[in-house]
Amino acid sequence: MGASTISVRYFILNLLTQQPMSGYDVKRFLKRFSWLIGSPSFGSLYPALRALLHDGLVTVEVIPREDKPPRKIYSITETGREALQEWIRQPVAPDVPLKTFVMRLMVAGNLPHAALVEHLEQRRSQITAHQIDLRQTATAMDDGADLGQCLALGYGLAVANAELTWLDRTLVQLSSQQNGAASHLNSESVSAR
Amino acid sequence: MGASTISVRYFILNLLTQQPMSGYDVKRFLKRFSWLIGSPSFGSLYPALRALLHDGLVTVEVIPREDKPPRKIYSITETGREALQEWIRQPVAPDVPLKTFVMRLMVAGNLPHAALVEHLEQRRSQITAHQIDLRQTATAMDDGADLGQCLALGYGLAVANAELTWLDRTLVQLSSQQNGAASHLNSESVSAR
DNA sequence: ATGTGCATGTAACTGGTTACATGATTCG
DNA sequence: CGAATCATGTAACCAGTTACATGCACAT
Repeated sequence: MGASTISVRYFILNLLTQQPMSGYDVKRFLKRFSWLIGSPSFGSLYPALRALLHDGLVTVEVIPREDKPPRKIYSITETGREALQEWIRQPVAPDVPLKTFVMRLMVAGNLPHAALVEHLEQRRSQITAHQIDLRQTATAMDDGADLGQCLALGYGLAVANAELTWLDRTLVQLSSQQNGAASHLNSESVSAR
Repeated sequence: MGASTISVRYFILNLLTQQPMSGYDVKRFLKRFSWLIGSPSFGSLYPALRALLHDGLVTVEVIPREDKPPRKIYSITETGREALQEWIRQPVAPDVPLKTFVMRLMVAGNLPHAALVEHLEQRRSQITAHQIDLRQTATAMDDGADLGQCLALGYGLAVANAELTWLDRTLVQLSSQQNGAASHLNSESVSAR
């Protein structure tokens, strides 16, 4: 039950810290990452919004439109911000899947600098361990093994390498300028390839 | 409803095509990829095994041990192999999350060469599109944006780049030697970094 | 002594998906 | 003229998690 159950609720809540938006807007935003972590369906999105409203973590502004369902713009409340803070500061299990990691990453803005660094470092050591494990199995099986096995292994290594590179780079940038906002934290990747 | 619902069942079934194993063994194997796609809990693993057994897709060999719960070694049946084939050949939605992609990758051994290539190419075009989208938002927001947003974006780009590189490399290797097993499909990644 | 790995399982819960309902507008 | 996008929602269903129960062996 837990501390790290990212039910859609907190995810939405985080989006709303940026700016007020409708359920549909939330969906649109999350679509950008659907290939990575998938995006929740309306069937879970709208009920989640209801729940947040009911708990007083968000407010709505209903904008009626003739003959169409009214747009509903949700804004986060002060209580909502507090709830989000409280949730994000919960410690995470040491070994979380990529999806969870990314999700927490998005909420990282509401996290104190030090906690963020710790989170990233935890992930780095985790990935390093898995990387070693993958490499061993990769070399130990050479030839004769199942195609699917090989593919998945190769893919896993590729992603692990990329993630480690990113973590190192980000960690460096984060320590060198732990104050001034987020100045080009992705310059390399944008131009790469 | 879902052609591509990867309930644990087929995942297990695939593992069993490699060699007979127990529920615990399955868990151990999947742990290797937990950081990527997560691994199912025993609470879903054991019931899944039951179901497979009930449907005649697997058989058990019970190995009693004194004072301990007996080990149960499951083997896939011919019916099981057929069911797996039937399942994997179902077309996938064009835009699946990384988790789904990896899962299907593992089962790719049971897929005809051409279908595999098509699957990879579909993914490639998908990622390319998302990559472009991410880059645009990345450049369009420079400075002033939320830290979490930046981090997630940078991370996404890093993974997207890695995935594309891997896809291209794999696709080439796959076409050059579409016959002889899987000769070092991951030589680069193993030594990288 | 305490915890981790081995090894199996069950029951309650819950978070989410799928499918449905409604309806205008714009694009190809 | 059909498909996709905009825009909201509900209800049935189900796949999975969490927490529990049991118990030995080995390491710290």
